[in-house]
Amino acid sequence: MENSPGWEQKTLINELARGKELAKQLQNNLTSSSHETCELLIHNILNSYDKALSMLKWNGSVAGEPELTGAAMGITSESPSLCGSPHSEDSDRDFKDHEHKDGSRKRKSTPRWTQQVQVCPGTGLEGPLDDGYSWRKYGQKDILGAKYPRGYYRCTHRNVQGCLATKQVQRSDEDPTIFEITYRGRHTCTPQPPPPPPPPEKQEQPPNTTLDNPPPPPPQQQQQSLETPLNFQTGLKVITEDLETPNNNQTFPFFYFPSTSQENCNAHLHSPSMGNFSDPSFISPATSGTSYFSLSPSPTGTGMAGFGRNQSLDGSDQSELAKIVAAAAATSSAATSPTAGLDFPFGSMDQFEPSFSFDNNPGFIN
DNA sequence: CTGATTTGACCCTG
DNA sequence: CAGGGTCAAATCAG
Repeated sequence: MENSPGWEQKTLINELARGKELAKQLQNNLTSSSHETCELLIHNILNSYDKALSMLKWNGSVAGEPELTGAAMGITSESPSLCGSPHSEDSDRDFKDHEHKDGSRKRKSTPRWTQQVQVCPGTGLEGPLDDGYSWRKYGQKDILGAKYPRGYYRCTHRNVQGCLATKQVQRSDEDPTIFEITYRGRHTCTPQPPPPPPPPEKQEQPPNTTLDNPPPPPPQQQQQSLETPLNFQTGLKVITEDLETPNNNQTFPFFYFPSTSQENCNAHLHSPSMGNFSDPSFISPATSGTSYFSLSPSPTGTGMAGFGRNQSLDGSDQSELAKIVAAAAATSSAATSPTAGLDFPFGSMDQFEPSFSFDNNPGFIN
């Protein structure tokens, strides 16, 4: 994609200015206006920043992911192996080799972001293992130096929709309760369980408003899947590492998590970071990945209520935990899970601290 | 029966 | 060359 600096800068300034303006309004509204209004404003603010960051990102890391962009825009044209031709998979390796060269096996250029989640044994929540997308495990491997094997998952819709999203789940050997989830690729598919319709219950905000403007949405404009009403209040930390875009450094101001977490779980994050990232796109990853950004404070349902209970998974129950995690991790496939379509492995996001940090630009994925 | 998981081999990247 | 990532046949589960 081309970007004309001049034009972009202008727009960029515009967006930032707009954000500022909106923030002011919000400030005023905080004391006087309704909750809804405030949320709306927040939404818009986020949008503005989002756009601005996108632009910055484009400027800063354009070179990095050619293929990503393409994919982001239309999965279809590229990725021969994914789209529709399942057979390409089982054919000879020779063929695959070619394909691989073209992209599917590139490791290096795929942007990725890592999330570290700590599951609280006591509270029983397993992290971000489930994000509303369906993951299918396609491999597991022992990693040198790591105590626990790493699980490899990819989007269930890979063949059907050509969704290239994949994720790796690795348990920290230092702290078994911590899982490091690395996402790669962005979902180009639609999350299956369409977020539960408007909660019958009363939510403080008009459902449509919120959902309609996905604030954090995709880095690229496509993929409205973000509207997933999942809410996050999690405090997962997301580390995005884009090994190839060493130049932007920003922090996302716009992710503010209202959490009121007071519990004991924190997601930890260490960032190896390369020190750069910038971009809203991370959101998508996050979203797709496990961190839910949403304004709504309460889950659709309480589906997760069931999780946070009292299951004591403590040291001894690690295997149990592992199972749960694994299941959750991979599964959302259980779209039909108990949680009514939205499985949220998190017992309650409240238990996470609202800390989120992003590094690097995940770019977008393929 | 269908779809997901497991697992060992293969291939690629560093 | 070693280690990591992916494939795909076999197996398991719903």
